[in-house]
Amino acid sequence: MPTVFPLAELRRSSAPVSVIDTIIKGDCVAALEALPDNSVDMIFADPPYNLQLGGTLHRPDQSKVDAVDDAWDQFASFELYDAFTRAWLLACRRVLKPTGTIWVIGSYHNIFRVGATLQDLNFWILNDIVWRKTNPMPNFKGRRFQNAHETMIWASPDPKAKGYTFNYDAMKAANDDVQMRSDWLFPICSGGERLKGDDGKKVHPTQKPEALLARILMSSTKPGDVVLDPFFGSGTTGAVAKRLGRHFVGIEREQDYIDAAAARIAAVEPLGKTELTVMTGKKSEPRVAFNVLVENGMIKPGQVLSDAKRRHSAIVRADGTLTANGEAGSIHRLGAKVQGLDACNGWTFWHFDDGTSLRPIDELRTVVRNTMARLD
Amino acid sequence: MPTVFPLAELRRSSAPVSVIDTIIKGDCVAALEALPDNSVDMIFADPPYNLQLGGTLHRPDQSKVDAVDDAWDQFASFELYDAFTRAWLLACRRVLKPTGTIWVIGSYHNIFRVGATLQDLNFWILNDIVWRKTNPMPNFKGRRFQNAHETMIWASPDPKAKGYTFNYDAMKAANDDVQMRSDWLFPICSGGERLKGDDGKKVHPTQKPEALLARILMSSTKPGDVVLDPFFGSGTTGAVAKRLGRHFVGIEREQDYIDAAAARIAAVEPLGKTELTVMTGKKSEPRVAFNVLVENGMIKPGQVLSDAKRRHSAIVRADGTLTANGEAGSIHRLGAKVQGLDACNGWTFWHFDDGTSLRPIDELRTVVRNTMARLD
DNA sequence: GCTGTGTATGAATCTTAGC
DNA sequence: CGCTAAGATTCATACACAG
Repeated sequence: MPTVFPLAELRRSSAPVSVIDTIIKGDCVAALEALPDNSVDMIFADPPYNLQLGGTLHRPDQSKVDAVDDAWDQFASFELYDAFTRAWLLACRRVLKPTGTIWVIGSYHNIFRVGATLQDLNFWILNDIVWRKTNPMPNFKGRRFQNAHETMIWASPDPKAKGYTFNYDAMKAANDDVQMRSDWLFPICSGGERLKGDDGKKVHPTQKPEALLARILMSSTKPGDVVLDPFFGSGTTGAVAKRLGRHFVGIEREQDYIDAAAARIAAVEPLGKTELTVMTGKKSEPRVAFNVLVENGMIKPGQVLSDAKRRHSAIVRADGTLTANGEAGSIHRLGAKVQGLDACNGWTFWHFDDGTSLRPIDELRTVVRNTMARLD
Repeated sequence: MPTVFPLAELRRSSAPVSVIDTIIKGDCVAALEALPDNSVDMIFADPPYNLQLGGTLHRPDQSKVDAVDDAWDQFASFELYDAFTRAWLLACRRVLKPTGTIWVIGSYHNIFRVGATLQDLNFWILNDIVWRKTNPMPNFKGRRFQNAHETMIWASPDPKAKGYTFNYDAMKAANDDVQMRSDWLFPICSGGERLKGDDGKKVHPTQKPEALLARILMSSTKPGDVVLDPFFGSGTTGAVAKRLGRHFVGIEREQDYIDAAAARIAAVEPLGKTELTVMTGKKSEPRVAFNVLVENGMIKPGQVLSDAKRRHSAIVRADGTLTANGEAGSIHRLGAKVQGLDACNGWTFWHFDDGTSLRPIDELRTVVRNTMARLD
């Protein structure tokens, strides 16, 4: 079980107290200020996102969405949020080694402010990384695009900083021998990995998946490095660090989160040296929408598609839908409609004329898939 | 060939000069200030990225990478870049209709500053969209992740702004009948689409793919809308707008870009009305009161309605309301009440017995709508 | 044990017309 | 402007339970 340090005790201590592999209980900035200069190799920070939610949101079945409405996520203004961001980033920079790097995760609600503040404080952005979620929550009201990703910024503490850790070859090897890209695909944290209380409810509203942290740690730290998480929450950073043979320092205010994290980390079994392979993200058969063929010019708006025996035909519209006999819909919906069926696989039903013969549009999808094969 | 307006001439003009489907030559902010208030439906902006490149970058074979080192991309400091960003965003907001939206594209070099400035100016972010590149440039030095995406911010001019255009149903139908996500996959602009000069060199260093602009315009504008691009460059926005039956206004300083864009747009053939029609959902259909079904005799007073599984039932009254268990109300209110919910769509909840099976009353509404449509 | 069905849920800035 | 009422709206997973 990792030690928990009340911040007051850490301050009182005259001798240097090792905080390695412990959770410091207290305010993030105050705790950071109690740590020595240049003492950590990497920082992963998952700060409050400052979501500005209106009323309650219901799913189409009228069930209520359990929103993030915790007090710690509320800020009265952007100015206050920016001041908070400046304060913890400055405190982070002091404890970070010159060869270290910092990761910050956020959404469009806060990440632009975080990124601008990082630049204002003379951090040097190395990459912005997109976490694409395989299973994001839908947009229930249909008024926006489905918010299907979060953004991480990876930065070094100074534009002139040299010698930061980036395990390029490990990343490349883990990615079918091509360079690891800036867009990563992972499921959200759910199922058995998601910490639940005795009441069966989630312990923390924004627990991050271990696979995400594993890729971060494998890419930008070495075994034995010290990883600091100033917003420790349910302790994902600590659990993954321990499993991967890294040390951690967590900072957290709420006792409930600390208790859950400490128990969680205690149960982690570190991997042996030979097992320290990089976790790979989710691979899946690329799903190609018909619209991709239109957008790429393989099928043109106005073009006529027909079934294999030319009994039915339809016209392609610019939005990637088809129209025929005054009806319209996706390739599947309209294929079903013209046949009077409930369902239809539009990919095999609809054909295009290549000048010589009718060919199923599925052939074009295969072409697209082959060019996208590595991209999930 | 689209008309080109020297800004000086536009200002001299005492009569209102229509700038629709023209390229205004001049400084971005000055040109915007010459346009009327609330006059454009959508803005797409591809501002300078403020890339801070060090020396010359070489590929592993020692060939030189043709970097973006144009004078227009250079800013002495973040402060200057922010001031520039504020100026053009403020000018954009004035010409944008309250129901309009703005798209801005950038990379990690500038997008955080743009996003924070948008928020500071009280724009309301609707989504951040990730353009995942199928064929990004590799990271030649192997010191970072491959920078494989750019970020777009989609925002409305005010948090309270309502009525912006989002063609949700068209996006969903185009995407195999599931919601369009915030991560989009497109190739970079290359091959025949890439404008080349007589010397065979690319005309513009950051020409965007037409497919990207097509999805943007299809998602957030209607045919006939006016789309403004304050950094017109090689005119991708104008070319796609013309093809998709939208109007454009371009602003550009450099004569070489204007010449290339004007010729390019002149060659574009607009699509016809059929191809430009997009999928719409129930939201856009005329409202039909339930009472109309009763008045038309499709539903009779005293008739029993029930839900799909016959768990709840209600009796139709002559005034078009329902009653059950001593309670009464509209089809929606009573549907909610019998289920103990806050809200309910009575059209899909309540069913009538056609002698064979239970059918939703929504089917009768469709019949009424089709009848109404024939009377237009 | 296996398969199919029904239900629950996740960092969410999530309606609009009409009076 | 504020209020009320109409009525539109979900994808991927995990899990419990039935057959």
